[in-house]
Amino acid sequence: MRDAEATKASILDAAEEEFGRFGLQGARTESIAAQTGVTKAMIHYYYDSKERLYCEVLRRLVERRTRRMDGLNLHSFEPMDALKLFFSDLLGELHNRPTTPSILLFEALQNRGRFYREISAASLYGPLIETLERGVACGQFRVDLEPRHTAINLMGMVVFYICTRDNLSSLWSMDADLMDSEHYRAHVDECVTMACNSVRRL
Amino acid sequence: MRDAEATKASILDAAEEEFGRFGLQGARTESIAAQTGVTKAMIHYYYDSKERLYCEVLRRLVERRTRRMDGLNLHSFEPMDALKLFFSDLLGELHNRPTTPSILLFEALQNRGRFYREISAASLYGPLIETLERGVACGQFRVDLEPRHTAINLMGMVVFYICTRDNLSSLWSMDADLMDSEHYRAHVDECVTMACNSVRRL
DNA sequence: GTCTATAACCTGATAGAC
DNA sequence: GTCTATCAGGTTATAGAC
Repeated sequence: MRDAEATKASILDAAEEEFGRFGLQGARTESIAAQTGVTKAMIHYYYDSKERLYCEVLRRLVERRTRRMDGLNLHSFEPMDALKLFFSDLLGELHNRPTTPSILLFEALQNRGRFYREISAASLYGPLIETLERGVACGQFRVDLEPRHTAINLMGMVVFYICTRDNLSSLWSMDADLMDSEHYRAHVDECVTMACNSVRRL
Repeated sequence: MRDAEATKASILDAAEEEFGRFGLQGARTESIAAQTGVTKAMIHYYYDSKERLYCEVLRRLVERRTRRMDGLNLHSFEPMDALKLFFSDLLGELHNRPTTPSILLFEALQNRGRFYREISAASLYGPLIETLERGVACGQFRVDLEPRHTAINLMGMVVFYICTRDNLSSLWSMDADLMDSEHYRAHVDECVTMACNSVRRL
């Protein structure tokens, strides 16, 4: 390839895929290299160690998501509309990058959130929590709603389907693909409906 | 120890803990043995291979959960009451065994649900799906509710908090324990409220 | 039934040629 | 900037003594 930036980026992309399948522990530098078309040695040349490469993947992923949320301008919408927008956008992005939540789940399970906390990734919940607080304050959402718990549970509702799809496909048919348009659209619809109903003031 | 059954059971318990932390790939037979007080050789003597031990853990876990759900007699309650009962019970059990959902998540991510499907573990969703169908049929739940999607999303709502707690503890304080009584009770309350509201007919 | 010792293999990382 | 070769450490699994 002989192009430093291209090689570096290529490794980072392959690494994201690999970490999404197996987590930091299970990922194999050999596999990452193979998928990139270069050798293991290049990973250490550009990223020093598997752990540093992992942190870089994590950092990029959080920054990408943060930037995207900022672009939504949630605060310029009514809380309920902001909520719908937030989840429509999130679900769209996750359809293109279903490994993102897997990486963060692996991080929690395998590393007990050590690197997650290092890069202050909890900021991923900021915009959603603020929207929920706003909805409670203006009387659109339930008053007994605890914003942090609700935000986490809503996120769980969205990403659990994606992360466990290979377990649950047999609920439809033995070789169903839960990420294809038909199934995924049903998931999106169900998520948005459930999200709105679960926070709405009755 | 010199007690075959005791040793066998002890290995299975330690294995469940280890697989819950690291999944099939990441688990170390050495660690399992160490926690049991016997040597690695015993694992192969009783369970042949790490993979077979893993299947045994999975099988026991599914059977335990199935038996417990059967004991609830959900069909003898009104759908909404059955739903509350189901989640109260599930959340109580998960507080004692928080590794259960972790094992199943690892299974989906690392093994693409290969062993999950082998033991037909999707039956774990049967009682919940039936309850939802019953609620729709009798008009207590939303008519546009898709039982399988809703069941999955509700499960996700419950277990995501548990599985990502080590990522998210900093939303409260740097060293908060999200499984302690105070935080967990808030999670249970929020889950039950959200579950009911998200399925109720408006 | 349980242990020790070891075989056979795999993985992350480094050294050095090109 | 990229590759080949190799080291050092760690892992599953087995053989054989007690």
